[in-house]
Amino acid sequence: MEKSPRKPRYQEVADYLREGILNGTFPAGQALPSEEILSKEFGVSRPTVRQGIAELRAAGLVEVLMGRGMFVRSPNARPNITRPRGIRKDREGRYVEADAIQWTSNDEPIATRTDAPLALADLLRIPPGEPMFTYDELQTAERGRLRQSHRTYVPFSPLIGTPFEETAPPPAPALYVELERLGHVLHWTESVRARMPLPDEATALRLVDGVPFFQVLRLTLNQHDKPLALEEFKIPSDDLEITYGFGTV
Amino acid sequence: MEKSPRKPRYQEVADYLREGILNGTFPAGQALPSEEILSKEFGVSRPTVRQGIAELRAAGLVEVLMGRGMFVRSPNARPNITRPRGIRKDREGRYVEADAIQWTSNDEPIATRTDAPLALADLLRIPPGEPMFTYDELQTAERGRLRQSHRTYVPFSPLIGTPFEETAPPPAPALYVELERLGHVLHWTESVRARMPLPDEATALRLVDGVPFFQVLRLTLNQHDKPLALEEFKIPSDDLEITYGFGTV
DNA sequence: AAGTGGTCTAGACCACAAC
DNA sequence: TTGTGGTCTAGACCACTTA
Repeated sequence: MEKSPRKPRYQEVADYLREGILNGTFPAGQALPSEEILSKEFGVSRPTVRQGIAELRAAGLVEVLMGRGMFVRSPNARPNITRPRGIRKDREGRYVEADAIQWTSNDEPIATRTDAPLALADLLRIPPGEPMFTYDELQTAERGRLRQSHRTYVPFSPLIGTPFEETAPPPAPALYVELERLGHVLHWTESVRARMPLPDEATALRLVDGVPFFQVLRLTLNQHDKPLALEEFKIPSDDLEITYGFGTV
Repeated sequence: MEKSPRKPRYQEVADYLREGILNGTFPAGQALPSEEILSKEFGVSRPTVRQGIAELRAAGLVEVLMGRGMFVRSPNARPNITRPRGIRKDREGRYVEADAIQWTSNDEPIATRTDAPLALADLLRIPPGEPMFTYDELQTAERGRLRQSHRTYVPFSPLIGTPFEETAPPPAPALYVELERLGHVLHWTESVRARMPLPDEATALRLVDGVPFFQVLRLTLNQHDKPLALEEFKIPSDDLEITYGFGTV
């Protein structure tokens, strides 16, 4: 037994708190002992306690509020919000998101013209540097409780010979109707990544420490599998899941 | 200018490194200055430098190797691995994963019998506590470079009156053929979460600091939308994306 | 005013990896 | 042996929140 002073002291603190959180001793939302109390309790210095706490923050298990204390964050149970991914058509023939969330944009989306960077040009199968219409929106719903960033990229070449040579096309999903009017039959593919945010992404999406986000790239294709548009969603994965359905391919 | 609330010293260190990483001054894989050098360079103590570094580790921007140094981790570009999610049928009528990865299981999967916890019972629409067959596999591919954990849950009630009352059914995807033989027409839904790992998950999946993982729940349903089985995948999101396709619903 | 977390120092000693 | 990161102390002072 005396052969096991292997575990660092800050680990003891982290383990104590984590186990309490996972086994329900410290239920979600509960305030945890202050750093000073833990410091005395475990007989270690405050920096050592803080190192243990840093581990739980990075794991998204606790949220620390300046001047208030440290609180249990996640029940680690099933998420409360389920967002089906997909496109539906409503009765009026408009395309709407399958999750039926009513987003409001913070800033009115304005079409800007940018040149396609390599990574996007590759996905859209256009030459790098080809001009694109770009819309950038920070969307919120439920009084700011939900938020996501949404970008629409429309490359120029599929619009040649259409009315949208002159006037910018609308952002998605209104864009889809217009593409349909031009004779395209649409389908989509989505690729999903998850990663930790950079500081500006954490601020924009209001992510707390230890919460990753989904970066979803949705490619709009026509019946000949030609890419027509690209959207990027950045969705906090906090207490949220996204769903897809499929049959045998 | 002088009224700006002073940025913490550890933030200066973190910003310096992060900007160098993002703008290409420190390309992926490169060794970054040692803690002692940074400490002298910025005129701060080593704990302060370490606090800045901790921020980059939690963000998954650097990987620190004990005794060797700190290295740039992610170009933050497009992922190198794309895993299409879905089920295909091959020429022999077997079901195979759409990503066509040849997994090998570390331990031979053994059917154990467990009782359904509340969260799973809810998804499978069975009473909590109903017995289930459970398979647990830690799968690897490409000489251990890829790994994922895979669990199959088969509740007992859909098996009543079938040969699998006596002998355990196989784990997915072999399970699908057996369900089809029993007269079911299969389709699936997947729900995707992303979160930071607990210590044991980080160990099993070999996740480095700052890398989240996908927790995918795949529900197998028949033509009457009756749930027949549930699978759980835990997939590192390191340098990897998963993809789905859909038309208009 | 009291309690909380945030920043920071100037060291010390240890464990590990590479030469 | 040298250089790297890992652990830890015993304080100090500051900023924020609540009462």
